[in-house]
Amino acid sequence: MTADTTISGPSRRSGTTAPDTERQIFDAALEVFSRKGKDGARMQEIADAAGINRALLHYYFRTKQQLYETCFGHCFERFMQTFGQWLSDTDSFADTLRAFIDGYIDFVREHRQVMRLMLNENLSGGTLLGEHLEAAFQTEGFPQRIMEDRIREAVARAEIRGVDPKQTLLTIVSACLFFFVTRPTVTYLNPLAAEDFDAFVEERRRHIFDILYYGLRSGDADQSSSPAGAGGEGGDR
Amino acid sequence: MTADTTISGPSRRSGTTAPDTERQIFDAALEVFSRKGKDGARMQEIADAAGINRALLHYYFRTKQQLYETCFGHCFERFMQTFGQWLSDTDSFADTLRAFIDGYIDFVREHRQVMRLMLNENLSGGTLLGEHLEAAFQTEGFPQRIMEDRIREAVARAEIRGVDPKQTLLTIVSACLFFFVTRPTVTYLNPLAAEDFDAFVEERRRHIFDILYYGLRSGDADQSSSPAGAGGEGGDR
DNA sequence: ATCTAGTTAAACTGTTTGGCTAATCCCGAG
DNA sequence: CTCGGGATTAGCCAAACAGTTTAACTAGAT
Repeated sequence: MTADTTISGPSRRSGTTAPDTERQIFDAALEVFSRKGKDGARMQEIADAAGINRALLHYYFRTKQQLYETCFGHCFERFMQTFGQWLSDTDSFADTLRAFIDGYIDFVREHRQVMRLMLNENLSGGTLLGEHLEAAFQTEGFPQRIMEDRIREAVARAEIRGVDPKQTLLTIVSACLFFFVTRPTVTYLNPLAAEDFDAFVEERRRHIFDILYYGLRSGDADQSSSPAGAGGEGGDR
Repeated sequence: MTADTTISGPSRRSGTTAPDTERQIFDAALEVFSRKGKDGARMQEIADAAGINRALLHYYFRTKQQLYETCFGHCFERFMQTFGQWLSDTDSFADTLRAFIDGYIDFVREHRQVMRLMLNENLSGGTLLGEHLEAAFQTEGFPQRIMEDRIREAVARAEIRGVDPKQTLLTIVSACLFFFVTRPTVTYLNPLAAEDFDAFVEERRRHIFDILYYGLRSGDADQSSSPAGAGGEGGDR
């Protein structure tokens, strides 16, 4: 990647059992940056969250900018690397779709901060995102293309309708991510999400697969063949 | 609403043709707040954007906090009020769906700042959003329910499959908004979006309607009856 | 004892906010 | 026309605060 993405610092002690301060800082910074954004985050708050002195932040990461860029770089890589690996060797498009949805939702659920950081960067319109994407583009197995290719293949095999793979991929990702992004709003508008978010996520997972499966299957598909585990009788209520 | 949402200030001149400074400030603040976030925004920058002196900001809106809350309050109201009004008197669910998608996309395209402000508020996890939503909940014709009700009715009439209206609404909204939110990323990943975003939006519009129409129609629907204007041969490529 | 990485408290520097004042502009009323 | 008053400006100030730096302290290793 373009930026320095390795967590490097003065702490390269031989075999010491030191509490990995650098990691503590990184985690704390990620947490605070994702919640408050780059500008809203205070070095003091990060230091507090890491349980260390403010000056130590500068000892490990010279400046706030550098700390932020390190955070973002790691998030970006983690995001990219994780992206395609759920799709290993499934065969039918229905299986691929389900694996993709599950993988995406699981990832975001576990790495909420990563997503929020990416979101913040998208909103703030800085150059960081662009640089990283530009670099990722050069990569051989650019992960975003995997699902897109699967869609394209399924279209070619007439397994699904002749949709635009890029648009379709965007729709799937939208459906999987948006409700995490707007969780506060969703929570206010949806009783289930408010009282049991995990249950809501499961319901959402089923719904997304269901609506996309029906939305994508080829026109001459057998109506009664709901794919295994589609949620029962074909509805998602 | 809870907060003071009327743009009030010292400028209550009788019939003067004065340049509505308050409005200028408001627009500038909205622009800057949406681009930089509440914390990233500088009062000086807002003043510059409005083409006025910084002291005048404090003259009209005492503090930054107050200016921000006013901005957010107005955005929230505008968003809520606009929400349901595209659905006036269409009949078939397909028409309703199309009108909703078109209305939503048009609104967000014209009021990008509004959306970004709402997004920022969602991310930052402040109390503002909650307060406003709480208040809006009490409102008689809570606009978000309109589309939800249309979906519910269509399900009851068996015009569409037995989907969960809340989930379905969320999916529609996701599909319409998410690509605006992540526009920088989408632009990098999609050549069409990069060179002609408007064309991309039109394509997206068709795709969303198409995939949702097929995803929602009831299982026994006539396969060949693609609704008027669905984009031709049923695909969206 | 000395060296070094890790850590800290305190100081330094620049910026931002909020507030204030005095001067000016501009319009409409008298 | 002049006057008055709201609108607006430049400019200043103090307090707060954030980011950064410095110098000193600690504890374990050599």
